[in-house]
Amino acid sequence: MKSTIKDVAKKADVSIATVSFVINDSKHVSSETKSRVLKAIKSLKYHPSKSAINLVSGKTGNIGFIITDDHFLRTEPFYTSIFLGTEFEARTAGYYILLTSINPQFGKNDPLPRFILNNSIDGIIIAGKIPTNLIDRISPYNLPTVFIDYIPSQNCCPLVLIDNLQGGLIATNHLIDLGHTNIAFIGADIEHPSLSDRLKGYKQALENAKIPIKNNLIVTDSKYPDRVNGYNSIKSLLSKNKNVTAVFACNDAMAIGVLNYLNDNGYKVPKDISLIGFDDVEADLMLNPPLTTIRVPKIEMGIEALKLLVNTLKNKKSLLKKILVPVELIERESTLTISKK
Amino acid sequence: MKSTIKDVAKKADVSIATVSFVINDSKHVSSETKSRVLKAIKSLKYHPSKSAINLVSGKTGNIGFIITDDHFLRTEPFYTSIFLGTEFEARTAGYYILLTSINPQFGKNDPLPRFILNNSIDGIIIAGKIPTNLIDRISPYNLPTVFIDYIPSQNCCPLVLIDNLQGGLIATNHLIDLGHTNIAFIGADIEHPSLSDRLKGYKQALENAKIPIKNNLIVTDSKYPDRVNGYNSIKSLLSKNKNVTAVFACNDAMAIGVLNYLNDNGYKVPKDISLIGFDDVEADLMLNPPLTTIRVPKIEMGIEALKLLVNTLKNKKSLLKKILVPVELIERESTLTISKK
DNA sequence: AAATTTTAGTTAAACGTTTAACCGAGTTAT
DNA sequence: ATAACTCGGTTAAACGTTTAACTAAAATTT
Repeated sequence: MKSTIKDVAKKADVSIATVSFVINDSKHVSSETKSRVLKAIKSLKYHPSKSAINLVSGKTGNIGFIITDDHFLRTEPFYTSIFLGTEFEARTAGYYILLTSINPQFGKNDPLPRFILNNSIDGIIIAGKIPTNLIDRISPYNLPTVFIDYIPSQNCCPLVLIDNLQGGLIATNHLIDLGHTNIAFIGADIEHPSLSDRLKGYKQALENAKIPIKNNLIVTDSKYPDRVNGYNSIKSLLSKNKNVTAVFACNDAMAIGVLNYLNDNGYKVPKDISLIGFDDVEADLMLNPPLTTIRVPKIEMGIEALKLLVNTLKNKKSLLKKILVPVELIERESTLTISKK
Repeated sequence: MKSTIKDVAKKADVSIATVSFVINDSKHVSSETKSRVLKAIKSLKYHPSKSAINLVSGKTGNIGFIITDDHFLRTEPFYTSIFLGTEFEARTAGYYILLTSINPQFGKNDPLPRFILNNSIDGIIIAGKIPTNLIDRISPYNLPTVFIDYIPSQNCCPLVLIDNLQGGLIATNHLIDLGHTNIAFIGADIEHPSLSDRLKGYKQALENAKIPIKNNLIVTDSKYPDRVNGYNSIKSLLSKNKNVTAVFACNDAMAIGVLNYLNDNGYKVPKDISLIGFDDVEADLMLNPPLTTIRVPKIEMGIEALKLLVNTLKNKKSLLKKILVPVELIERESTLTISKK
């Protein structure tokens, strides 16, 4: 039999209100009474009923997490880590995360996530790119929302983003510091703000170092930044341009493709060509050589997003904030001082 | 302002009880009244408050999902798919899934998942291997529990497992059907029931085909079934045994390692050696050649587990059931009829 | 036609909290 | 000595449902 606040009150010989005050520290209670209540709580193994609290408070204590199927099921557990970050922080903040995945082709008539329809959440976290029409249909519900790793066109809500520009700078500077000047950029979909910012960082670093930006060192014509496109991009680049000594791939997936091509075609990494990626996915460690990259703090992104959301939930005022999470150079074995030929 | 059952009752000019009966279909209501209530519900956009229902029913409507960090963050989204399966089914069953990950080295003094301590769940799903002492500490709470892809030593609960034996049979039969007789088995940790069942299937298929089982064609001395160990296992096997024409790897990770070794060392797959894996992970498609494998229906496993749990939740009697989910041969390009040398 | 059963609905208690309003006893200020 | 606070607590209403117990009218049985 589960014990209730009544049992505790009876055992401690006080009213249930007093017990509530002790639990929530919401009104002064004499230390003597307090300790009696605390003892009763312990001995009865009392835990307040969430349902009752929710009912009276009008809150649910839940936060909805929305993500597209394909993002969540990506081979690299990028968004999985972000989700786990929100869950970690939710633990300390006393919330539960309700996750739902949606089809990336969310249709006009597809039902909204049920936790929205059923009033089962107090706020929403949206991770990664999400269909515009879904956002439009959610907004009438007036639920505080935070976006992670995506800038919706509506520009309505607090954002948690990767500092991609800074990452591009750091990566390129690292190669420059190693003495490289013929540095290629292997990218994709330039419409994607994350990727274009990384390219911006690349260009800015070259400018700062007074190294001319050559367009024939930049490949961005793939649609998706994946392994296959990395492989093909470096292939076409090297066919036209033999004197590349370093490559900055816009993410690790492309970097792995680049590495495969280089390994397959007699280039030694890092002796002949230095290679740096972006993201720091687990697979990097299993490569030969292990990949130097820019680490994106995924767990931390989830944590920050949840903190942001809980703040607006508590303060009732949704400060339209934008958090750029810092990235970090992870130096492994795929980059090296330029060798004299 | 959210509308409540009272608003609906007023609008439809009935008592709140009648509204409740209509919603839950729990008592006969005249069709005329019913339609009036339904209309009121629609026009007011009424949705029942979960908290209130939970409070009065004593249930939470939530199901806890427990998994170790490392399983959940595995590169291949195996458990992520399973989780998503439970979430899909939870949608139709009207439950929410509360996920928590735990450290695989769960210590004696580590706190239990908070949804257990706070009575926030009605039942538990546990996916993958989980520390024994955690199971022991959960059981006093008497929460209906279902295990997925793991057989706890306590043998206490319904199970949803992969039909590994059948899979081993199918895989091996496929190679036999292609004319192979020198079929290697690349495995690992024979303590793990899944892997040993796959080996059992392998042996049984050979027996059925009257092909002698040769121990020098079986490698199971690695601890973990990963790429590196796949690479090394096939290496040592081929150094002693030149006439292998087909390989059954106990999972796709090992198969990828095997494929890497074969590609690196002048063996053509499938011309020289046929290769089949197990699991059907996404990476298989990106391999060269794409890997023939045994598909494990991950989403379905999640669905089955949730159905099982909901059943025991409703019937109150925990039928100690074991569900073996069927596997399926996925023929791609890494297996071929044996070529005459 | 009276007695009984069925139908369609209502009333009110209960679930376990929070919290506004209240109260009596000390304490302090006048 | 009295009025006005403060302190430490209690009482009771409210949150939004479900459901057992009840009732009035209609239908059925005797």
